[in-house]
Amino acid sequence: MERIFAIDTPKHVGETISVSGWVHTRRDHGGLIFVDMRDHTGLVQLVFNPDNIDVFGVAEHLRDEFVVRVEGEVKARAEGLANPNIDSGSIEIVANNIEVLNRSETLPIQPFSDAQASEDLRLRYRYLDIRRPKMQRTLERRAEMFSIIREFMESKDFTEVTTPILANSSPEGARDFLIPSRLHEDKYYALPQAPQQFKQLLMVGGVPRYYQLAACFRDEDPRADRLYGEFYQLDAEMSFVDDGEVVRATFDPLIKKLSTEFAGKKLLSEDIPRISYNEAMERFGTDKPDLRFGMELVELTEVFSSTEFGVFKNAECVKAICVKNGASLSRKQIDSFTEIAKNEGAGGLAYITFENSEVKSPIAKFLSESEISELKEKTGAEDGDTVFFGADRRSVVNAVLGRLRNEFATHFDMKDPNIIALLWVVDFPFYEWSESGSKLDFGHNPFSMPKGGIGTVREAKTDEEKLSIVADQYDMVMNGYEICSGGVRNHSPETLYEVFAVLGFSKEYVEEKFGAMINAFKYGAPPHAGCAFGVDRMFMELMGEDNIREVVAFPKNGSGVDVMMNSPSLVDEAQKKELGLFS
RNA sequence: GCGCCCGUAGUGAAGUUGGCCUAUCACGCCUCCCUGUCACGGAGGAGAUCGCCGGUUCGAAUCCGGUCGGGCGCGCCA
Repeated sequence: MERIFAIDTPKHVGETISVSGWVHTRRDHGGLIFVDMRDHTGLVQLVFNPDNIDVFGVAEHLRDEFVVRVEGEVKARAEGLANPNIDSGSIEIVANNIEVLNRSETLPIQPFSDAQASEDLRLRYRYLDIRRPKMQRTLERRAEMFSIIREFMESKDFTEVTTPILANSSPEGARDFLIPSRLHEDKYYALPQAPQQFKQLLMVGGVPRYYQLAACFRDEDPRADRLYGEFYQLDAEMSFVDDGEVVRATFDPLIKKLSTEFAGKKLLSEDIPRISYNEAMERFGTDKPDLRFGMELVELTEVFSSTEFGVFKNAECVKAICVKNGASLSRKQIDSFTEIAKNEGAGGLAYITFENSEVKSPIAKFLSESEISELKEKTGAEDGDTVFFGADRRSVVNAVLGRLRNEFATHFDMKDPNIIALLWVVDFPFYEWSESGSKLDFGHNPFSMPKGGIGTVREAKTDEEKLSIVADQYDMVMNGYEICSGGVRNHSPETLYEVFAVLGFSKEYVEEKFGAMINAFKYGAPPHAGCAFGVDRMFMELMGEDNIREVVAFPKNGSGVDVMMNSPSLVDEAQKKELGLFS
């Protein structure tokens, strides 16, 4: 009979049981050996006496991480000998038989040491790293989250449908992973960046509500919050929905439940706010604001419209953030924040500190007293605070101050890990200036519905008017991380042609690039809307981690390499030949 | 592709204003001793030419150039 030993089970005292696991530590007293045995549930102490000389002899040669099965009698530990640090600490198992199921070489890393090995080595020996209780728990928790998600989705009548992994290259979006076709010369499959087109085709197919915990593949450089290559989405779509609010309201309860019941955190607010893209950019300088702290951007363009200070006077936009207790920042620290500001496109970083009723600032001499008092009032700056300015084109000011707001919050420890702040950013611009700035382009993606319908697009004559069109498109943000993106889809072929035509694309172009979907839409496509949550990233934040690789069993490293499996790897010439590839 | 940071025994760190480094410490490993430990204890031992290549210098872990590897960020990316 196999037993696990997480829980102190004094009721088994006197029984002879069999336990299996790993040798966690061994304490050899010469004439008495203790072994802490470990499995996924915890530790139990085994005792080896020399009366059973054969078993004792085996125990003498046990080493860390040997895999053993031990049979023995459960005994209550004598008074004063209990170990309160382990769950089974009031008992021990006196071994009367042992079988070494496998040996272990000396470990290349010490998974159970306080000093954690470098991430590179942990990934190289991930199977050892996973033996750590924390990793064990993470994997269990992830499974638990998936289970909650499935239960929720099914309770809302969503049907799980799996969609192809061997799919098509998509013209928009990220770089694809391509797979050469053996049967069709010069042709390729692509791994899906998301099941986007398939789920829309399911809507056309009459599936009322679809969901999938879907693998998605993108060949883009990773980040701390972005895995290389592959990740999972909770992908969902609902037919006969023409208002994004229906989708958002559907998912609010799930995310709240995961934040509170599952992750044990507190919501910043029970009601999840909806903020327009424009408002988010103006107030927080980003489309994924962290609402756990304030420090909002304050508009000061008017205040400095006729100032002596040329930098402010001539700027299209002047804004500021008030950093509480900013007076405590050293010169060196301010320099490093200036560096960050410059990386975001700022020319420099002007600031003004209010301390001991004095105004300290390199730019104070350019500002009038009334300007200073007005900015103090508008920013709410008090004694001890520092106000940091951005003065440039509006987009640059927002980017710079948005980034600084985040950096200051980190510096001053304003991101409470026990709080989850959720919001929906809505009304993304349908069109925006292309990178070169010379022409219009789609804001997010071309498949969402312009709010107000196609009439809005037709009425927009000038660039200005076109830029003010918003898409019924929305992102959910959790503590500054974008965890979901969705939209009401454009399900009408005619309308799709028109929104592309605004940018100068012909009907033929649209047909060629998005043929399958357009074609399907010609045969009675219902209105539909949906969204997709990045579950790895969401899980990371719920677990309080700041590196997404910590919550995934086998992630690639920053160079897209699996250092354990050695992928990507070379393949046989014969394999390449069969695929028509020659090196 | 670009910027910043990092690379010292198996692991984690110290040393990095050039010499006292014949490279320090902890954990781990090996041998021996030990019958109540639980981070067991005790005695002893092995293990690193300081990522790699080149340069400066009487002398380089330390300075310079290059290169490789890793991390973070930008570009990119729902």
